[in-house]
Amino acid sequence: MMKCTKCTSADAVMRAGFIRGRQRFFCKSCDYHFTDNKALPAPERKRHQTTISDVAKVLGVAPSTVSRALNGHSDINSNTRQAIIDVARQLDYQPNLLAQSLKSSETKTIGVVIPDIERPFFATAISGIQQVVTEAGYRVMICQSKESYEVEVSNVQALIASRVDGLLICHSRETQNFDHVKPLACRGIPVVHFDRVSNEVDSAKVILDDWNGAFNVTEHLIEQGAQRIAILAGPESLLISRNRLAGYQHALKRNQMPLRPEYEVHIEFQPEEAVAALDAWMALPEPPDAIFAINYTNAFDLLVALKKRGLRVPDDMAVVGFGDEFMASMIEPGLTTVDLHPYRIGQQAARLFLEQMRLKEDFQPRTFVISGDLVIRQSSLKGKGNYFKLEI
Amino acid sequence: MMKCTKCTSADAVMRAGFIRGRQRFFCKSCDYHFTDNKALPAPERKRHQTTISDVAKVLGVAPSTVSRALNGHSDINSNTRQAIIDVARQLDYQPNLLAQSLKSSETKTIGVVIPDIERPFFATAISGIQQVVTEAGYRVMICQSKESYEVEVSNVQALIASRVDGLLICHSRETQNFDHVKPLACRGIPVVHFDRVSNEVDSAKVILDDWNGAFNVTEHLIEQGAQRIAILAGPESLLISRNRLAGYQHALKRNQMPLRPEYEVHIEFQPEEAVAALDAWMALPEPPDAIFAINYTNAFDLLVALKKRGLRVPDDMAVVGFGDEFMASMIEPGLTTVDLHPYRIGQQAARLFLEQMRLKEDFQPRTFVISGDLVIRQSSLKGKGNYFKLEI
DNA sequence: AAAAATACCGGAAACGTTACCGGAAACGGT
DNA sequence: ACCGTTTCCGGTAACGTTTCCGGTATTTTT
Repeated sequence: MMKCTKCTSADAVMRAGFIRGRQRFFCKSCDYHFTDNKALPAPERKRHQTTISDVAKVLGVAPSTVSRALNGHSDINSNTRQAIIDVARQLDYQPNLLAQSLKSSETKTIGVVIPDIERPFFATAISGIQQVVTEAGYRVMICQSKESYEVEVSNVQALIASRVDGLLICHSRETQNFDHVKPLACRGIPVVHFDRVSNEVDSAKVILDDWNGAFNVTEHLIEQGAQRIAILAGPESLLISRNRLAGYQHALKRNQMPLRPEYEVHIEFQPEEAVAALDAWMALPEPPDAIFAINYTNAFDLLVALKKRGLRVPDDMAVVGFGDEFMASMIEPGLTTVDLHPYRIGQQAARLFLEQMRLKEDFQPRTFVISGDLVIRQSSLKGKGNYFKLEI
Repeated sequence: MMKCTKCTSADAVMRAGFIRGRQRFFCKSCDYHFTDNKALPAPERKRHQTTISDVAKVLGVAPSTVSRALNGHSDINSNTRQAIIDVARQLDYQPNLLAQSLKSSETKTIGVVIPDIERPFFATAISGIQQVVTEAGYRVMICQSKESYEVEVSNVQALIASRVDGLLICHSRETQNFDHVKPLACRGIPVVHFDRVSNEVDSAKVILDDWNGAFNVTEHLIEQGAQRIAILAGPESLLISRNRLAGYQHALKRNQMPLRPEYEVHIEFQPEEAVAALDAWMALPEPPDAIFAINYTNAFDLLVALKKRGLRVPDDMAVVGFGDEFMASMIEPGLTTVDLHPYRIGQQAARLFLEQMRLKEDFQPRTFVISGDLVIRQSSLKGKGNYFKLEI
């Protein structure tokens, strides 16, 4: 029969059912349950990363002493400290950030949510963010919403669950409801909005000066002699779209030019829509002689479509875009745009996060405005004979 | 005088120095040290996130029971489970991933190291990675080496310190030494190389078929009637550079065309270098009539430079690139390239990681080859009168 | 020489979670 | 009734770290 693990006698032992697949016993004399520990599968030596106690054991000191030594605490003898540091290096000790984070409830990680990393604007913004926060010792976790509200919400939740120290977010095009970011602010987790912001949330923001950029680029077209300027605007739900439209309108008004509703077209940024808009404009009794596309890809779409139709850019039709991607300078003719400085936007957003971490409750949420710079290329220089000439 | 915290009498109490700014006392009768705890600064109610014990307390059960209920363990009554789930939802309980990770030593996070996120190839590859791993419940931590070996090493170390479950890496251009990734493999942390790989490390790899791509694109030029094909190669240290050169050479040989050393130029991908190479070629007694640029940006540089010099593309000089970025289709003339499918590369790398997680030691490192697809556009279609005509 | 101050170290608790295992009650079969 | 079985829950230890605080030895002051 089975021997009791305590009294080692087998007299009072009886079976007591099965538990988790193993036979269970009960010793009446000891009043003690135990299980058949015969085939304990394996000690399963899992790979061990050097810990603070390993270092402590080598030197015969307490783990807390090692911790003090490594963190430059004062309550430690300099000889002891040096010895500990030496052993730690020798054993290739690497502090376990998880344990540290659990203790300090700081992960030294920030979350970034953007619509799409493949868009140069966001890729560059992320570079700016990373440059600033890595200097401050933060790591970056990046999520893409792919312009979906649902994905954005789950992204934010995943980041919260990962206990990020802060959140930098540019909302998806769909996002109208901002309840998913409010809990963050309540819990004291810094939130910084950039590019596409929400006024519903009381957070720090970095926006680009859409109004001014649109105003400037429109005035530039007017200076170039454009008489009838159309605008290829984005979805009316998007704040940036409304702002750019307003800047455009103001430039027209300031120059005593009429606002023509037929020249204002809202699209979802799809190439086919841009082409359709162009066709509609060209069918007008008075077609425009310049187009302001608030999205740079649509500007390219227009250039291609215009060439196909045999129209000369910029003499028959000037085109300007918004957002100075690398491409704008490479195409032919070069596209006049507004450089939005995405890198600076990212940097500034990151700096606002760091500032908020430093000041905590004393931080006053504020909005940073990054102004774009007009970059003039051939696509808007009317009447200068630039078309297909290549004096860049 | 001060009263002893234990015997509450003040008779045998004497001062015993200062410790951490506070007066310290010693009770002789109790043989006990204690400090002046008068002005304990504040209870400092730190923001509390609902924990498993909070839920347990509400229902009067043990934390372990809550854990079992929430993790769908079997040893739990279905009524209890439901009650716990309800309370957890009510209290907005979110498991602390840090604690879970510390316990399980799995972070459900992978690290990705790339040279530069602003390069469309890598941005797209990251999208592919993310698509696959998020489905499997992994988060992604992204680092940029900016083509610096030192930065790459510190990136890898930071990711190890964050205890990522795996590492997907594309080495920097500088990287010749791979000791920083070897410890990972030893520790059983899955490593997957992609694009730029190292044969020194025994890891899974995803590479693109540079040789074949270069071969195909060169044969295409030959088919178009090109007689003297030059190649703008990259640094000789880069494996991809050598492979593409080899593919190019093989295509020439197979077509009984001579290999001319003066047609092979290695550059560091800088625009000025590309222009200089072009000038050198044009100064030759027999200038080339086609150029294969193994880097797509250099292909654009060449197009611009060629136009400035009044040379017609493709009739005077055909140009092909490598890597089918969005831009290649937008410029004029469209650039013939090889689509490298960066999204697929990312996906495949991620899948290899997941497979390695699943199989553990049984996983056999293997190399996946993604073949590129030739995308023919105007820049290589010699003698078809395509130049500046726009039937796309 | 006694009292006070300093310097330095160890032990224990805590962060939030889960795995293991034992206890107790309820249930079932002879 | 008795033994065996099943069900379900609680306690404890552990993951690796840091922080608090008490203890001891040493040095300085009165």
